[in-house]
Amino acid sequence: MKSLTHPAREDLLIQSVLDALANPIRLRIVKRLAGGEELTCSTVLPEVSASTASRHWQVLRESGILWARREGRIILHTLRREDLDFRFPGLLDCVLAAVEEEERGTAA
Amino acid sequence: MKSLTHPAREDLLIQSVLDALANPIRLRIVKRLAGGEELTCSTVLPEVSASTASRHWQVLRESGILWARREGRIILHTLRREDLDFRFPGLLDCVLAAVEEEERGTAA
DNA sequence: TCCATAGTTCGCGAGTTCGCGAACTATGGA
DNA sequence: TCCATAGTTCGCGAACTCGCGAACTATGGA
Repeated sequence: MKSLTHPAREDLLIQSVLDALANPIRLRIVKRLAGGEELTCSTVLPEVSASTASRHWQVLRESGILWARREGRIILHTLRREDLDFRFPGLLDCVLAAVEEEERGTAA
Repeated sequence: MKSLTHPAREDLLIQSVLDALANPIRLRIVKRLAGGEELTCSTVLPEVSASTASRHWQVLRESGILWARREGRIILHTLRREDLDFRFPGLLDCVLAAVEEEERGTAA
């Protein structure tokens, strides 16, 4: 079990971030984080096994989208909003806005 | 050989657009289009076969990122900048800015 | 020390993506 | 009509993604 490694702010790559966001489950995770929630690994919306969830958290963490910190026996995840805004100004906001608008549209 | 179908502006989906952008070849195509170039199918930077290129153009077209119009025996592609900006304000600009910044960094 | 909870890792199968070449279609010009 | 150019489609294999369950590690508490 490796320790939780994160890329430095200056090492974030647009390609990796886009890869990470180009998945519905991960996009929903990001949306929830953006809402201010601190999520654990087992909190994923579309019900998915622990191993699958773990992989998604890993992709998000390694692309630099979120911070993961151990707190006792759980891992808490938070958005790296400052770093994302610094490297890719506007990206997060406009992706989130699009997701929310589409959800409003689908909601009926 | 089907005719060139494009999604309507209101049918653009953030997920499809992110999927389309989450590929290095397609991202480079978008970057060139953003530079104002009108590209044909055979103009792709990292040398790739015609069939592979055709597939990439198709993904970009079907996600709504570009317009394809037949002009004699070639197909000219242009960015759907207005539609993208309308549906996902800021997305294109910040992705392009990130790509260019990374290229400047790597160029050295 | 032993147990329960929280995550990770491994191995696997199903499905997808990405590349190719070969064969095809479409268009314009000789 | 015939040819050349520009793209598309098909079939394929290699590689990757995404899901799972089983087995593992890490941590905190009884």
